[in-house]
Amino acid sequence: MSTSGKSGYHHGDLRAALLEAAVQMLEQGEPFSMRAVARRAGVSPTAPYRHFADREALESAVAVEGFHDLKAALTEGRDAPSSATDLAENAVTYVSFALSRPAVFRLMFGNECDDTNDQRVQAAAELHELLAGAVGNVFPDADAPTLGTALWSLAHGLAFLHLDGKFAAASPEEVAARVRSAFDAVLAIPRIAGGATGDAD
Amino acid sequence: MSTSGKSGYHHGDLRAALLEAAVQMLEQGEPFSMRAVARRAGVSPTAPYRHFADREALESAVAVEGFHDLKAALTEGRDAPSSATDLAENAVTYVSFALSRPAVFRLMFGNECDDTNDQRVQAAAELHELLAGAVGNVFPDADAPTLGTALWSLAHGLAFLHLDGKFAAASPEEVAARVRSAFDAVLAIPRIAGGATGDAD
DNA sequence: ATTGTCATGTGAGCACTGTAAACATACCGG
DNA sequence: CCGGTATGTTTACAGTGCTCACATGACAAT
Repeated sequence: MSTSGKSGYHHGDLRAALLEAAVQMLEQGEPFSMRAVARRAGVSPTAPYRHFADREALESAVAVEGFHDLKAALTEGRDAPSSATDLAENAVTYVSFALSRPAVFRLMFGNECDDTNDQRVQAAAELHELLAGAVGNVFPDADAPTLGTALWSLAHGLAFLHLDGKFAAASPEEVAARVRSAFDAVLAIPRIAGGATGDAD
Repeated sequence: MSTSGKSGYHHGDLRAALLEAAVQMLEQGEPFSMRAVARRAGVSPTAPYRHFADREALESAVAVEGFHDLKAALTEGRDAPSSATDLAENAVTYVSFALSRPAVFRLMFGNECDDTNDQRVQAAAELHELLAGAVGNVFPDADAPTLGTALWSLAHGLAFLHLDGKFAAASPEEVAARVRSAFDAVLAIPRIAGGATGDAD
C-alpha cells in the first residue's frame, strides 16, 4: 500500500515518491523543479504542495536525507575512529560523498537555509556531534570542539573546492590521496602505525 | 542620466552599470534575476543580453569581480605573510569576506562553474597561486602545494560552514577568534611570537 | 553633410517556473 | 449511508530566461 498500485487518484505515498524522484533527478544532473519532480512522479504540477509547503521545504527534505546518508556513510561498516588515520579516512568518505552526489551535497550546504526550526538543523547538528565526538575520541587531550571544528572545516573545504573544480580534476583515488595528504600535512600523522600524535591509546 | 550623460537610448557603459546593479542586489539580499538587474539599471528586460550571453555569464562576471576583491583584501595593506600567524590572519580575512558578502561568495564558489574557458577559472587560479605562494613563503621546507591545499581548504571550510550557520552564530570578533583557534589547533602555532613551527624565519 | 553599417537598446512572445484558489475524488469514522 | 478531511487536479497569475524582429543612434567612408 505504499508505492504499489493505488487506484490512481490517490497515490498512496506520494511524499516518499516525490522525495525519491527529487533525489534521482538531482543525481542525474537533471534540472530540478517542483513541476519536474511532479512530472516524474506522474502527478499534477501542484500535487507536491500537499506535502511540501514550497520548493525550499522539498529541498530541505532532500537535504535531511542527505545528512542521514552521509552520517550512515561515516559510521556504517566501521568502528568509531580511534586514530588520526581513521579521521583522515572519515574525511575521504566525506569528500567522496560530496563528489559522488554533488547536487545533494550542494543542497545540504550551499543554501541559505535560514535556521528555521527544521529537521534540517537537527540533522546537521547530529553530523556535527558525530564529528566532534570522533575527534574527542582520537585526541582526548586536545580541545576537542576546536579541533573538531578545524578538521570538519578542512574536510568540508576539500569537498567544496573539489566540487567546484578549484583543484585539478582527478580520479577518485587521486582525490582520496589528496585528502589524506592534506590531513597528513596538518596532523603530522605517523601514518604507518595507527597511533595518534600525542598519546592516544 | 545615470553614469555619464548619454542621450538615454544608448547608455554609455551599460555593462558596468549592470555589473554594479547585480553586485548591489546580491549584497542587499534582493532576489537576483536578469530582469531585475535590468530594471535596476533602468533598461529594458532584454538589454543585458547584449553584454552577457546568459545569466551564467553575468554571474561569472560578478564572481570574477569577487575574486579580485578577495585577492585585494588579502594583499592590500599588508606584506606577504611571513609567519604562521600571518597565514591565520589571511584566513580571518577570507572568512570575513565570505560573511560580509555571502551572496557573492556563494556565486564565486557555490556554483557549477563548468570549467569553460572563463576569466573565472583564471581569477580563481590566481587566488590559488597567491595562497600557495604564501604558504611556501612561510613554510619553505614543507610540501607547499599540499600544505597550501590543506590550509586553503581549512579556511574555505570555515567560511562555508559559518555561512551556512553550521556553527553557532557569533559576532565577527568571535568568528575571527574561532578561525584563529582552528589554525592554531592545526598548525600548533606559538602565537605569541611570530615564528612558525619548524624552522621558518 | 549623406549614407551605410554596426553595436546597442526595445518590444513582443515562448516555454517554463513557483504558487494560490477553487474544484474533484476517495478514504474513514459516525 | 453520510459527511468530513486528506489528497490530488485544474485553472490561473505573475515572474523568469531567452529569442527574434525591430528601432536607434554612433561612427566611418564617401
